[in-house]
Amino acid sequence: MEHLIEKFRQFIKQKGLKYTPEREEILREILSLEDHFDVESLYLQLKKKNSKISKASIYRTLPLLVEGGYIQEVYKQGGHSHYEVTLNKQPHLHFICIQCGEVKEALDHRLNNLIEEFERQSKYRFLTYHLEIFGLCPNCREV
Amino acid sequence: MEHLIEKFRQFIKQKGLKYTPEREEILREILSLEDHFDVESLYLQLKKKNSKISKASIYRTLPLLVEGGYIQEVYKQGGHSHYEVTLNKQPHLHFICIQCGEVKEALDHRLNNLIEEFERQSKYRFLTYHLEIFGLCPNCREV
DNA sequence: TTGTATATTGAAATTAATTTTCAGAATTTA
DNA sequence: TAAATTCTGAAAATTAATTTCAATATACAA
Ligand SMILES: [Mn+2]
Ligand SMILES: [Mn+2]
Ligand SMILES: [Zn+2]
Ligand SMILES: [Zn+2]
Repeated sequence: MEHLIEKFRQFIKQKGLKYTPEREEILREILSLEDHFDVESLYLQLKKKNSKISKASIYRTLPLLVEGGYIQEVYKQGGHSHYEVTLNKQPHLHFICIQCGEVKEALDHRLNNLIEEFERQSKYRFLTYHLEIFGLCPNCREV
Repeated sequence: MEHLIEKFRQFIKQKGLKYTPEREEILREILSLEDHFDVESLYLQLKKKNSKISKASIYRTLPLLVEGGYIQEVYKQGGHSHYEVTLNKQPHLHFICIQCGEVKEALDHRLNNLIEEFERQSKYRFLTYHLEIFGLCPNCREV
């Protein structure tokens, strides 16, 4: 945990930016989250801990965390972006219920193998992928 | 082509909605497009042909066309949605260059097979999927 | 046809996520 | 310290998408 914070500090400095308590606080909070999150939930979570961090700072920090490889934007829902911590996590797919909004993750190595093979067969450089499957969850399908 | 229009008319009526020239005009224009499109490009395209259709009507018609299976929202870029005609098209992946924004399609039956297998192994009902691969296109990777 | 109920239209107003502006505060380096 | 630069929160601005509204068009039965 602390070494991730330290690496973030180095990342920020190396970009010629200033290392601020706000940036560190946002990273710490995100690393403590288990689930997907969005700006609103992160903001409320911080507020609950009496943090005075503004949404503007959150909006300004998230792209840095994406660039540093800490988080990824994984899907849009309800008109806004949702993120997740990507450290120690393999690329995976998201199933999204179009009825109730439930989001479920699944990991399958065959998918990752296939995508790696796509890359080898192409002239592109693959950095990341999003696979979103839309449909009905077990609850919603029985209507 | 005309039978698609007719099927759309039936679809609209069967929903208890009214069949209007605006709705038909939007569908005709979309069916004539070869590429992905967004609201702005569709609006300008219609305007070029002296159509007086408003953006509001486009925004109102696109969800009907999605519901009817004519189009799909395929990705967000530049903060807004992009669509494509899905008739006579198999599900496919999109490669998006994070540098220049180029979007390229690819079709691979192994991917579709794999996703069908995911569905069989799950308790979910899969309706559609989006696979977006982000990276660098051949031009942009050589820097 | 004609009349009536209902849905649709374009334009303008509204909403909501995200970005930008700005002046004061904090960080960095010397 | 002191100076240079970046960052902050709050408010304003931007922009995709949605909603409102009054006028118009559609559908369908008489
Ligand atoms: Mn996930
Ligand atoms: Mn496509
Ligand atoms: Zn559900
Ligand atoms: Zn490119």
